[in-house]
This record gives sequence, C-alpha cells and structure tokens, in this order.
Amino acid sequence: MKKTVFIFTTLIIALLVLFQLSKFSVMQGNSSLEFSIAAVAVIFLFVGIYINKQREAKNNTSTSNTNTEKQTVDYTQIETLGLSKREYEVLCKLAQGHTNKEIASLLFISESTIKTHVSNLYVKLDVKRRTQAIQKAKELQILPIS
Amino acid sequence: MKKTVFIFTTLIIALLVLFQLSKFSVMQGNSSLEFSIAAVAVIFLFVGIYINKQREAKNNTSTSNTNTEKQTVDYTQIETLGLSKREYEVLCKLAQGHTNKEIASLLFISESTIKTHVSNLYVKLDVKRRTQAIQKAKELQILPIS
DNA sequence: TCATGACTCATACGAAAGTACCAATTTCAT
DNA sequence: ATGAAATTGGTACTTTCGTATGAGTCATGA
Repeated sequence: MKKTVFIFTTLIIALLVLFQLSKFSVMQGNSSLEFSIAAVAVIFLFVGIYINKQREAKNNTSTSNTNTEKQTVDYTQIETLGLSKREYEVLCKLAQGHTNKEIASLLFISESTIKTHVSNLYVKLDVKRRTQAIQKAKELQILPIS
Repeated sequence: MKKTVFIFTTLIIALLVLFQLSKFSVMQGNSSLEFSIAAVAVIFLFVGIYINKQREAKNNTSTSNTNTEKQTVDYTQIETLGLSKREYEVLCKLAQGHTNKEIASLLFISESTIKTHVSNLYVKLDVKRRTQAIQKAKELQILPIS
C-alpha cells in the first residue's frame, strides 16, 4: 500500500512539474529548456542511484569488520560501570532471555527486587529497555559465554 | 490494486482538470522556473534511490548466496528456518533493541504488522520472548554485526 | 556507633509486548 | 490467469515490563 502510494505520488508530482514546464516552454518558446530539464532529471536519477549504492556499501563494511574472537568477560568494564554483584547476576539472566519472574525464581528473591535491580541496571548502562541492555552488555563484553 | 489504482487515476484526472484551469491563469516569473528545476532534481533523486532499492531487493532473494566475501550472516540458517525477507528485517531491528513502534516507523508500516511478524518469528525461532529471540538469532549467527 | 551502600520488598500506574483471532492486498511462480 | 505465500492491518485481550516512590534489613568501614 505504502509503495503504491509513493509511486503514484511521485508520478503526480512529476506530472505537475511537467505541466509547469510545458507552460513555460509554450510561453517563452524556449525549445532547449526541455533538454536542460531532462538532463537534470537524468543526472539526479543517477545521483540517487549512486547515493543509495554508497549507503549499501557502508552497511556491508560496517557489518563485516566487527569480529571478536575472544570471549572473555571484561571485569574492568563492570567496575567502571559500577555494577554490583547482584546487578550483574540479574543482567546475565536477563541476557539469557528470562523474564523478571523467572530471574526472581532463579535467584530466590521477589520480582519486585528484580525490577529494582533491572531499573538500576538501565541507568548504569544508559539504556531504556532490556533488549538495549543486552546489546550494550554484548558491546561492552561483560557477558559470559557470548 | 483496484482501489489504489482507482483513487490515483481519479487524482490524476483531477490534476488534469486543474492543469486545464491553470492554462487560463497568467503566471510569469523566472523564480518559479528555478523552483521547478529543483523539484525535478529532487524527484528524480528519489526515483533513482527507489529504483536502486527495488533492484537490491530482487537481488537479495535470488543471489544472496553468491556473495563470496566474508559474511557473518548464515543465510542457510535463515532459509532453513523459513524466515521471510520482511521477518528477517524485523528481527534485525528487534535485535538492535528497538520497540515494535520504532520498528514500525523504521519500516514504514504499522505496529500491528510488526506484532504479526514478531509473533511469526517467535514460532519459527521456537521462542517466547524477544529477548530469547535475540539469543537464538545470535546462536544461529543470522544477525549482522553480531 | 553510625553512616553508607548493597540488598530486599511493596504498591500503583502507565507503557510495551504478546496472543488470538480475522481479513484485505500484494507478490510471484506456474 | 490463478493459487499459494507473503505482507499488511485491525480489534480485543492478557501479560510483562518499566517507573516512581517509599521503606526495612544488613554488613562494614570510618
């Protein structure tokens, strides 16, 4: 739906422009004007293609050069962040895909406490959601296993 | 197809009528000429981007395995899991820590659709939550960056 | 002793996520 | 052209998450 809307909107705008141009050419009798417009159109057509291609290339390089082989926990990072022992435990369980309730069971404490720890974690990791917390933790290499 | 074509055909006809009407209006001035040229440039810029995007999309489905460069993404896994192109896109955004609403904005579709895709992803990945989906996707090495 | 930080727990509320239906439209290969 | 698969979108509902706020317990070092 969105695609067709976009296509037709583009077509309509193009038509409008063409109408305007034809009006000018009729009024001014400038025959080379259409050629200029066509040239501009073609040029920017390729500019558009080029820009998009650049973007694609950038995505490819950024996704291929981030290989980490070592799987060691960076304890320095944990200290720098100021994560307490309990908070770190919660973070690990969280990154394993557990719900707050499950983590509570695993650590034998209440879900409320987990929520407190998780909220504090978000502040220290500077994130807003648990999915972002996982991302951040992976980046900082403070998670065991992977 | 029927509806959108009808709507936009109507719009185009309306534009034609407007154009006919504008024929009688006398508008002179070189300032709007430059504006028109700029408009053409911008339009075809986006048309170029769009065309290139279409081509990329088609290449992705057919020649995804012909890429011999170092790839962190296991496309075989994706096929084995039966993930569609759109579902995979959603999965990537999801793994980046975006909310459903954010993903909807990024892909220009509604949050409902995202929920549908995400639910289908859970079935195919055999998980129950998005945090688990991230875990599973990392294990299967189907995420870029990783 | 006492201040402090870590840990614990609770309530209440809003936001986000997830499920279970349904249905229209689009794409694509045969 | 046609049918299957994919994509999109909706409603209604439940669950989980996240925030804000307050407070009690406990160990420890100054």
